[in-house]
Amino acid sequence: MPEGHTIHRAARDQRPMLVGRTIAVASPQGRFAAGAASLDGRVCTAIEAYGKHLLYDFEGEGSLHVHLGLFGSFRSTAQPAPAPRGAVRARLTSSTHVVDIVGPNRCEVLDPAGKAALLARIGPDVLRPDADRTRAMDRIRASRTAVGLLLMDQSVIAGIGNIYRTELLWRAGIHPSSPGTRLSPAQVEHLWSDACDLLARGVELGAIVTIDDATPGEGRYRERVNIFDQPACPRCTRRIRMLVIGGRKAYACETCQKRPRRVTRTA
DNA sequence: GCCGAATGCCCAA
DNA sequence: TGGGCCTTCGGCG
Repeated sequence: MPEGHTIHRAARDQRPMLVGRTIAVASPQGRFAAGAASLDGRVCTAIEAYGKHLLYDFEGEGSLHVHLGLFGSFRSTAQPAPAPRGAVRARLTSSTHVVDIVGPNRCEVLDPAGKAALLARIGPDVLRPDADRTRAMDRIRASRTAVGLLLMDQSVIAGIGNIYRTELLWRAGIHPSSPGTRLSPAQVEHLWSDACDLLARGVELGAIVTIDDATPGEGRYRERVNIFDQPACPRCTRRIRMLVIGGRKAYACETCQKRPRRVTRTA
């Protein structure tokens, strides 16, 4: 399931399969029929990830915008491709490869204005080298909202999801309900740079790995985390507490991550 | 075989 | 703040 690293990995994997080629676009499931027809037979000119959004540009006007949501996924294979399995919203076919977009939350064609509007509401992306880190850090430090909420707010900082949020705060020794205003410049800078490191590693490994001594399993990496949905803190061995922040499950070690004295809004 | 949960986000009230 | 949407998978019977 996708956080920002999944989308950037998909962009990297799919570029050599699709960019610079004529793409047949179809909607096996049928729910993207009109959009598919408008893109079918055109040349894909670029694939770019912004936070959790993936944008495919096509010659002429129009971009394909995909957001996977909670359960969506990409399946890419070399030709010859198998018949679509399950609910394939869109299938992109080049002379050599096939990319299926399965169960996305969003799959739509945007005109240039729509694309600009989308990009305008996505905050600095920790996986993009051109990201304005100062803007993200300033917004966090200026807000009295719980940092556990701010890290999930894609207009503040883009790419982080529920697992990375939990793990970043544990690694930094910061309680999720600490207000942004309570954090030091050094703490916020550390959160940004650790996010960059962890998500970049996630792109490389194709999995969320937030423990330090990660070793590959057989072939593919498996997800490896410290406290997300874990019983005990690997640092102090105490029980991990489950919290609900913004309607989502979050986790914290309340020994290693001191709860702020004044209670913060976490709803 | 059914039910619930899941790494996301939008909208209405 | 709660419900809706998208799909798959594991646990339970």
